[in-house]
Amino acid sequence: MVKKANNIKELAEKLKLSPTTVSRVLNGKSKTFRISSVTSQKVFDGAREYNYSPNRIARGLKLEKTETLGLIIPDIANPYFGSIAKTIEVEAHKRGYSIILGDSLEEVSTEAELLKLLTGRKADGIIIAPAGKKSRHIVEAEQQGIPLVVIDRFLPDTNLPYITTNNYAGALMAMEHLIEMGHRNIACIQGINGISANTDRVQGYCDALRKKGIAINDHYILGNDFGELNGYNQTRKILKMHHPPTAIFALSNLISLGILRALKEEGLKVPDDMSLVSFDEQPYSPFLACPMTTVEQPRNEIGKEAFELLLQIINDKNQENIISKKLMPKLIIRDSVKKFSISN
Amino acid sequence: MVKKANNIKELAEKLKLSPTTVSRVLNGKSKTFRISSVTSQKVFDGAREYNYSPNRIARGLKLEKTETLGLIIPDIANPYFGSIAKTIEVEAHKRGYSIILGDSLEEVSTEAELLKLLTGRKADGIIIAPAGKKSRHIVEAEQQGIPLVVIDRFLPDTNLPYITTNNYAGALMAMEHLIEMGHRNIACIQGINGISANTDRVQGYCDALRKKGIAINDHYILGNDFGELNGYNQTRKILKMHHPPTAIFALSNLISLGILRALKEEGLKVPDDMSLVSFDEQPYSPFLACPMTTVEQPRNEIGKEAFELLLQIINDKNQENIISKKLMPKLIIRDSVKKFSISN
DNA sequence: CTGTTAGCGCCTTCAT
DNA sequence: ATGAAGGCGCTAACAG
Repeated sequence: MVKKANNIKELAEKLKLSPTTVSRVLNGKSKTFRISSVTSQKVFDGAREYNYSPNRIARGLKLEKTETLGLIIPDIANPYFGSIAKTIEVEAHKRGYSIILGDSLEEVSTEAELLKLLTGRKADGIIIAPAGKKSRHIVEAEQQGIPLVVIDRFLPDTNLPYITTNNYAGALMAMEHLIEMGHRNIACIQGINGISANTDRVQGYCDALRKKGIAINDHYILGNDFGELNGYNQTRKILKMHHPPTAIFALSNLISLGILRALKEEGLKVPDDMSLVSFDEQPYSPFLACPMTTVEQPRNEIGKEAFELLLQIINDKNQENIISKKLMPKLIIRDSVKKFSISN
Repeated sequence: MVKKANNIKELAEKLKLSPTTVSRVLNGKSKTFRISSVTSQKVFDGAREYNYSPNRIARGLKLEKTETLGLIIPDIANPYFGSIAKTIEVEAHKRGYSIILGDSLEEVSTEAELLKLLTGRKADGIIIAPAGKKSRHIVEAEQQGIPLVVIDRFLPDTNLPYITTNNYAGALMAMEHLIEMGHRNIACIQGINGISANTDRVQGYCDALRKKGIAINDHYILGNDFGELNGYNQTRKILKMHHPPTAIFALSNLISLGILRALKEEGLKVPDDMSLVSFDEQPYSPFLACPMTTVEQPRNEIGKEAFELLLQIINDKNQENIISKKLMPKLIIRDSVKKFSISN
């Protein structure tokens, strides 16, 4: 059995030093306290020899900071959120922080639980992609004093700092492309009605049409969920319309998966029978039956900026230059939009 | 400003009770200590009124358990791991555990760091999908006494408990399908050579051929990484062969993405120009240019079983019925395998 | 340059 | 039926 020191006191005894000295050396304060290099070395060697690593729970209790960050995500299995989580974890790890991950299952109640849990666990800060429109529990958490950054969407009627995609601009790009290609009757299958990411995209959808003098058909804006099933159901509805659109603008990757399923069931092809542009670029987008034109959100950037922003809130006393951001997405044009030479 | 009790002592004072009593009530021990229901109610109401939630760091220090589990994953952005992580988080949350997530970036060194970090953070247990073949750091962690379960692959030469897919059976199914469809020249693009998930799949590949009396061509087994680039590079190599195979068996979802890219660059179609079966079912598998035949791993089951197993190790004193499992995958047949009526 | 002491918030033993 | 005191492992204030 390897020799083992379970705590700083044990190690100090074996080394015939005080816990204080050991603590100082291990925390890189040898210089500050002018600890002799002999002693320092002894501590380092001892720590290795006795396989000692400080108890970060005790440390957290004493220091009142845990170097732990909470991350609350509506669905970690969705690769969009998975990539963001990855970036955040990697950045955090570089800076000595650990991530406590919570999956809210797109439920506000679970989200609230998670928030409370993280408070109890004394996370130094929280990054959250809110599940719904309700923001009270989030605002309350922040008012309890825990640094907090919102991602993916922002919460209107609050001052919570956020990092999101510029969803309005993304929708505008997508729609302008569709219109340029000659489409006039374009449906929009949306996500949860009322959350900013959705509202902004729908706004972009409407404004793009307006700019080109195309009337907005209310029946063409449908759906209420970012999931696959919603994409499927709404597409079935669309296909039964008297005047079906020539194109669909899908407001999430999951929605477009549902669209593809419905289309396939009916033996319909993209783009010949239906054109399609979708939010959220995915690794498989180029390899679909019809390579898909997508709006790519800057996932890495979102993760990085959110982490940096959170760190700034945690560390800076003057909270004046806390600055929320909407990051620009990118339109990736492939083959899923059919070209009409004449207006239809 | 809302009234607030920051710790149990403050709350006890406001309630004119001792911290002991408050603690007992809040931990559901009213019965055991025969605390009057009046007092109990006062504590519950007070906790809510003063928005008190116990400091779990202090609790962890005292109790020497944190109700925290570590989860180390090679790439959380990969939806295969994302789903597993989701299941584990959700199950853990139900049972009062939180998950500290670490992404090892497929690097053994990062993995070792993460392991040490989790030990320092006094996680009650760890679930790990190892990044490589090296297992010493993992075994060491376990020998320090931290309960540990390995997923996705197992580590030979160790007794570490594991939950994995039955990779051998999965490969066998895939190959039998290919062979039944008339293929004789089948390449296998593998992942990291030497880790069990890969070895078992290659073994299945070989055994299936052997059973049917088909000679194994060593040149047909190529590659050394589960990533997209490996799939791409090996496919390019395959296409330049004098006697190229008629089918490729891809040992991961990322590898098949690379295969699709290489094929597409050459203007080759699945399955007419090349048949394909891939490990790892994905939501988009049905919607690819050619709907893909895949081996689906039981991701939810892996997550659930791994969590339950870990819990058992944490709680049970007698570690005798700790039982590792290889869970059966499922072959999902679609259109990516061309039928040959005669042997080729 | 090094050590002693006190206390972070909690739970548990012992006391009443 | 309730409380007082001690200690989990650590670090910072105070000594020297």
